[in-house]
Amino acid sequence: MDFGKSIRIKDIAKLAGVSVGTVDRVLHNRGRVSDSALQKVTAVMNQIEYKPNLIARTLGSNKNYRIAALIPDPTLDPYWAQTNLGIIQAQKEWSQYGIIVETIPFDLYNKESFHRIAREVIDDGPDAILVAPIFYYESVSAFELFQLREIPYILFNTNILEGKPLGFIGQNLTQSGRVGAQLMNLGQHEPATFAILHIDEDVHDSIHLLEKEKGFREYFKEQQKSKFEIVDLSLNPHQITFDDQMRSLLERVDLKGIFVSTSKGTAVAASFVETYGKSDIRLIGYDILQENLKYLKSGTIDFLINQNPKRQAQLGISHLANHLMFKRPAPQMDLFPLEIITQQNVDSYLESGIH
Amino acid sequence: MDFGKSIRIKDIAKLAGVSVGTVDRVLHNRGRVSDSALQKVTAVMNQIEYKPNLIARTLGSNKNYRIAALIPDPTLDPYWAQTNLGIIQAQKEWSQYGIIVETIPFDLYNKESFHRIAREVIDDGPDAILVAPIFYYESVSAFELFQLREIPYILFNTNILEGKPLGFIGQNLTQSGRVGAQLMNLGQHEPATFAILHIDEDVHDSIHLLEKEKGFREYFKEQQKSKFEIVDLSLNPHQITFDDQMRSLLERVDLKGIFVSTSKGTAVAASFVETYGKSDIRLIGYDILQENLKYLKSGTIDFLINQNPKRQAQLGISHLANHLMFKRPAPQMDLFPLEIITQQNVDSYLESGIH
DNA sequence: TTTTTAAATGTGCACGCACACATCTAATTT
DNA sequence: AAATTAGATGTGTGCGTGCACATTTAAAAA
Repeated sequence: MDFGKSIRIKDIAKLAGVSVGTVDRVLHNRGRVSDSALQKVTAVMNQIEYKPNLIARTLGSNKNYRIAALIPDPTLDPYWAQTNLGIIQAQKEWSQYGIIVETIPFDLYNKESFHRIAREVIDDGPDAILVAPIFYYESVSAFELFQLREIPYILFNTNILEGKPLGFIGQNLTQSGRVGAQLMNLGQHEPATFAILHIDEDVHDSIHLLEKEKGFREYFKEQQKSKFEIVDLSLNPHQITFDDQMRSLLERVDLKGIFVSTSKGTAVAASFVETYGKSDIRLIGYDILQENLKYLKSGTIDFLINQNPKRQAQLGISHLANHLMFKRPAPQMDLFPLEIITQQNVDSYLESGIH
Repeated sequence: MDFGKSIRIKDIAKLAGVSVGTVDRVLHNRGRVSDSALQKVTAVMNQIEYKPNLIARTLGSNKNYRIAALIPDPTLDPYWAQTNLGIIQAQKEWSQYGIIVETIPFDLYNKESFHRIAREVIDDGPDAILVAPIFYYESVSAFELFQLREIPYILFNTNILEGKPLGFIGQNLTQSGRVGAQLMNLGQHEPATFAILHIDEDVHDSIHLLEKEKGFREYFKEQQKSKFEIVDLSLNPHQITFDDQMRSLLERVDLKGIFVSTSKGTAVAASFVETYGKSDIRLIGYDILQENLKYLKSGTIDFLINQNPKRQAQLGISHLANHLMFKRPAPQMDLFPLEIITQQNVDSYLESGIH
């Protein structure tokens, strides 16, 4: 351990027998350095471990950076409202260092809207972008433009392998489905049916949801004695038939569990389960939203898997800010833990803001 | 939102019509300021929101601070080894800002050792202390000395209400027991016996473990139809009778679940359960230790409640460093979420280092 | 009134880095 | 040999803060 003062540029200069200017040029390789000087400096650099003082570095260059956050309209969806909270919090944290974050909302159910908004963002020319790429093709085309303009960007929530983002922040969705399955399986001794519910206005596009289903099914397939039947339903709550479909599902006597793949859908399913008094059905869904909280406390929802949208967004902004200010590389993949929330531990999550 | 440059001390000085020196004195209230000047400055301060530039602040004061971490010997216990990892990581993070962290280990099973080591630490005179106060009385007396020497300190892992620490970092242990109970209860339809196991060389002192037990019992008491019997055993694995006691416990046909209150004990219990082929017994314990991991993956352990010793320690050091360097107040109580770990989500926790 | 004294206020510097600019060196041209 | 030039190297300044020190002010003592 090397305690004491850390090495400064000045120290390197002295050791190498050159001026700080020369060391600076070598460090940032801006040329204009003779071979002999370059050798002397690199020789010193190899011997000692120079760690630039990031604090001092930032002080001087008092630049203002603008980050655009491209997310579904937070006023129309509680999940994305959480996301937006994270962005606002990050914005507060970084504002004093000249980082300006602006949320640019698009319509969650309208590809065209995403396409249009993405162009606007690009024309606005921010220094970096945080984007939730809900729509596959529209996102890929947007990425191309980002790269053309050399605007660094980070993906979160949904991963898309095309393009060259700085990184991705989110969860392993297949594994997420497996966690749901395991929780469903626990202590179920009799043959039963489990339902996978996709409740969404526009399901067909959501690779998102299908990955969760895949994991869920995988888990049960791996169990030797698979005494369970698994059915899946994609329902649109705005269709007239929705209520009937839900009712007929809940009337099945063999139904012992429901796994809902969206956070919003979880509350919807819970309300039906409660209405029909089917409290013995194990209900597993997503996220600590206000609506879900109610049903979790009443015992209707047994487990929530927390996707932590707030922290995802907050971390996304942080990574970008670090990239812009300190040239610190963002982690290429930041997979969040698959947090299991129950009636008994939910408060501990709500109280501890940061974690 | 106020974009653009943030306000500097210089700006306040100009607005108040005084010099930066006067503003500085007001901000840090070191006196030597006339009433009129003080009023002018505070008037400005109330109107605008001044956020000192922490970056610049750190640059100037290039002090070296020493933090002592007073914890059980990490080489003798995997749980405390995790703690130590957190300390080492924090030490790395902060080293370049002149924070030096030193781990001072004491013997987990020897009060006298704690007493002695605590005196040594005090005589050494660190700038702050992070302490895991395992032993009640010895800790209280140590706190008095800390306060006498005006050394700020933070508690973690175990809370002790005496003394005036900057804060406490840990978990709500009663609630932790309740989480264990809920997980035990889930899907158990037939009458059964659940055992609470305290496996430790030196149980009698551990308020720690008893709180968990309290929460566990509480939960079942609240359930209306309590068809379960709950027994508790305090066992010392170094006693000759230990094996027999474990065997006779596991031979009970009505035993359907075991809740182990220590991280080390969890692995011990798991080995017995596996040896006697009682894989249908639900086993719930603590912490993602290497040993436990094995049994979690094999399915012997059903749930682990994660106390996150690594992050607790890391955060403790961070709080102290922030206190020393930036005069940022540490949160008085930082309660960690009660993370539920299963076979299916454990990897997601291991992979995401930070969270 | 002049001198002393303490309180009040202002000024200047260091912190480590980045960047602009000034100076120096040596090779090339006139 | 003198002048030009481009490449190499060194110097200086600002960033915002905290703190030491210098200076001013006004009240008290001579």
